[in-house]
Amino acid sequence: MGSAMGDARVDRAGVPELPEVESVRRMLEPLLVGATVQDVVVRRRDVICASDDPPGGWSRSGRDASPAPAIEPTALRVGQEVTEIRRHGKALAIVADTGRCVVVHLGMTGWVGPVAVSDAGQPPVHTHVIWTARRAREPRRSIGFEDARRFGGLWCLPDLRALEARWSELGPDALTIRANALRLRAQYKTTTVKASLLDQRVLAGVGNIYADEALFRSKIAPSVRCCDLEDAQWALLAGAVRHELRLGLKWGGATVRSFRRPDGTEGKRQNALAVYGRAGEPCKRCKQPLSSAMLAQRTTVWCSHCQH
DNA sequence: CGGTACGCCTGAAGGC
DNA sequence: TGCCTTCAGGCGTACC
Repeated sequence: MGSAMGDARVDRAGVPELPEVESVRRMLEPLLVGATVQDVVVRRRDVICASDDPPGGWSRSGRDASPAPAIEPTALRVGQEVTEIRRHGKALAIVADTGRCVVVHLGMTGWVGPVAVSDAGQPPVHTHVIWTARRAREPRRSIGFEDARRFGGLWCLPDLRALEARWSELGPDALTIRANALRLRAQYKTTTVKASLLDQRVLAGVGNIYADEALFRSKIAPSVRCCDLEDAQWALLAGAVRHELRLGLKWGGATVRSFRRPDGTEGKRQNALAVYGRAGEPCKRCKQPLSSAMLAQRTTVWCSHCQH
C-alpha cells in the first residue's frame, strides 16, 4: 500500500507543535536535500497563500476565490535543487539553490512526507501539493503536503532575505530558548503567562499541549501575569519549555491520540503527559484532581495545588 | 495595549 | 448500528 516504507512515521492526527515539525524536518532532510525537482502538482490551489500575508498568517480573504497568488505557486520550480530544510518555531522552509523557498505551516492536521499512493494510483484525498524530486543515483520520490483541515498552508518566497524578514517577526525558537531571552520579551506584559507562551511573537514553537506541560513542570499557574513572575521563575520556565520540547522530540514528536510507530504500535508519549487532557484526574505530583478552565481561548489544565 | 468572540475546517468521539 | 452534536486546535479579523 504505502510508499512510505522505512520512514519514521510521525503523528498525523495529533497537533503539530515544535517537536512534530522538527521530526518532519529531520525526516525530509535525507529525502530532499540534494534532490532536483522534477515535477510539481498543485491539487488544491487555495492552500498556497500570497507571500505578503503576515507571518504565520492566513489571509483567508485571499485564499478561496483569488485567481492567483502574488507569486506563482511553483516557487520550487522544476530543475531547482533543494539545498536545505530550515525550521523556526512551527514553520518549515524548503530552500532551493536559487534562494527561492517554500514556507510550510502544518496548522492542526498538516503533514509533509512521502505520498502513499493507493492501488488505483491515487494520492490521499487531502494531499494538496506533490513535489517529485530525485537525487543522483536514487529513485524518484514524491513528497506531499497534506492537510485535512487546511489550517495550514504554503507561502512561496523569492529569496532567503524574504524568509529571514518573515521569521524575524517571530520570537526566538523555543527549542533553545534561554531564560533571559524569554524574560526580556515578556516580563512587563500584563497578560497571563499562558497567553504569552502561546504568542508566537514572544516565543516560537509552543502550542497548547507543551504550554500546559511546561507550566506544570515549572510549578507556575497559567493565570499568573507575566509582570508578576520572579527572575527565578523565568529561569524555571525557560528550562521547562526546553525540557518538554526535547522530551516530545525524543518520542518522535508524539503528542496525543493516534500516534503510531512504524510497526503500528501505539506511541507512549501520551502516557507521559502530566496535565494535558487529564482534567479531573489526579496530579502526578500531589494526587489532587487537576483543574481545567478556558484561558487565552484554550482549554487549560493545571494543578491548583502544585502551581502558583 | 489587551481581552474576547468568532470563523475557518474535518474527523474523532460521545450521546441517544 | 447510525445519526447528530460536540470538541479539538493555530491564527486571523473585528470589535470592545
